Amino acid sequence: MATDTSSTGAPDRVSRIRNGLLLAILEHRLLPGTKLGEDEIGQIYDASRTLVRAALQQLAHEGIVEIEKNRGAFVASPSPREARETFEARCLIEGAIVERAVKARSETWRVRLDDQLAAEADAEARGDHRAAIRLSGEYHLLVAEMADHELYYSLLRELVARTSLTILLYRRHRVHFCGVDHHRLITDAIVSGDAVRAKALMIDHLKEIEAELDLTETEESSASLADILQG
Amino acid sequence: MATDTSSTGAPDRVSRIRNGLLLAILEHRLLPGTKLGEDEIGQIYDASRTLVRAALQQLAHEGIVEIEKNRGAFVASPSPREARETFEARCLIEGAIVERAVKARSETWRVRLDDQLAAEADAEARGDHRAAIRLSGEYHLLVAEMADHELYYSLLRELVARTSLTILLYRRHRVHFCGVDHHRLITDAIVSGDAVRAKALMIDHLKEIEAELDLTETEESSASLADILQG
DNA sequence: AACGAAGTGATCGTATACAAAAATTCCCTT
DNA sequence: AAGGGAATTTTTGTATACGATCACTTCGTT
Repeated sequence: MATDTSSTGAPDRVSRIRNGLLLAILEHRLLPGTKLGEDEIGQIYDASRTLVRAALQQLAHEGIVEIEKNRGAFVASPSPREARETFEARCLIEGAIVERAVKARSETWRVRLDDQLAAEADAEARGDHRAAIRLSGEYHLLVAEMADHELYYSLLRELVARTSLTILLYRRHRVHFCGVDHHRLITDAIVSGDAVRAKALMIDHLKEIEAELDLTETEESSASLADILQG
Repeated sequence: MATDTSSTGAPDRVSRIRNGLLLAILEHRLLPGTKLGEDEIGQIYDASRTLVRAALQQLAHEGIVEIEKNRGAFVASPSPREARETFEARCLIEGAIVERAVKARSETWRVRLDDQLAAEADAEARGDHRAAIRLSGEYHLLVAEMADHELYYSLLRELVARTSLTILLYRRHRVHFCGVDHHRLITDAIVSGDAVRAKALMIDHLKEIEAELDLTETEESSASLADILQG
């Protein structure tokens, strides 16, 4: 069955819209704060607003899109606090995931991990930042797939997407290589069956990414106007 | 804040429908597998199918409702596998939550926890099972609120709801008291600042609930027909 | 009488229409 | 010329209409 409608993904039209938007956001072609007008998207995908709204509401539930009443949908801009919470949750969940992944290791998985690493290295070598960003996230999802835990997998998928937005908003230096090197080390630990090392490397990897960000509060919320005017 | 619409929830009409359905499911007035017809719900809440669909899709994303294409929405029936995954995720997340809750302990929180326990004990004493079920879940959410981690809170809210369905489907004995006693022990550990004990008690509490269930596979999925006919 | 097929009714998927709110433009006033 | 306000335009919120799919009933055939 080429047109896979099995597990979760359906080839229905709202999923097509959702996936199209998600990919654009994950590849940083749509930046945080971008307005996502219903009519505009509807014209692009040749669909009515009904379907577009369904797709946007899904993405909103995943935290990738923010919907403001009577104002419309925008690509989400995670606050520093949300960013920290996302990283904390990723450490927790990916720690558990990697332990399960180690137990599931096999030759088949080793090959899939190697292929993934090769694709990542290739994208970085070619300087294709957009592909590199996406593939970096996909590595984490591949490990989650190994863990054979659908709930963890779907949770991580949301967290990875939010991480992508977070990095774009708060990174200190211009480019950020999520590090194929790190991924390779983690892979080695997994395939060699060293669970505690794999877990430690994974968490360090995540904490390092977070450390490269500037997550100081900016007090963008209310009352700032008064402060500014009186300052 | 009795009718809590603060953080994310808006007092809009789709939220009213969603919350109404959710409450009915959490109190086991709507049982797993129940058909949730769009027109039927629309008449009850005096709303058009547009709004009902939005509410149902939200609940579907939370795993409380299952939507089958061209067949409609039903109260979810978590599989044994989904049930196990839910409990594993709860152990992981509530372990982290309770550690954070211990750090946040204060006189104010002690009072809120006490009130919650009193309400639970009262419901059990009155034999009001429906309220008891709901309040038992609310205790866990109160601890999550202490943890001051919006992401963990929203994740746990979904997990608690699915747990409610799971218990209904798979419990061995007729009634299941989620145990005010357990909750009281956990509360004591939290307010006394004993993080490791609180965490251990919380995880034991969850594992004990899971142990009271019969989560053996029933092979309800595909290919069973062939097996039955050939058997 | 049992099985199967066509027809009928109910329910869902999607588009569109209309109302309400927000954003923008334009004009008037100072 | 700058600021404010009303009219206009755009966009979202919600209801409804219509076609498609599924479930059920009924009728005919073996």
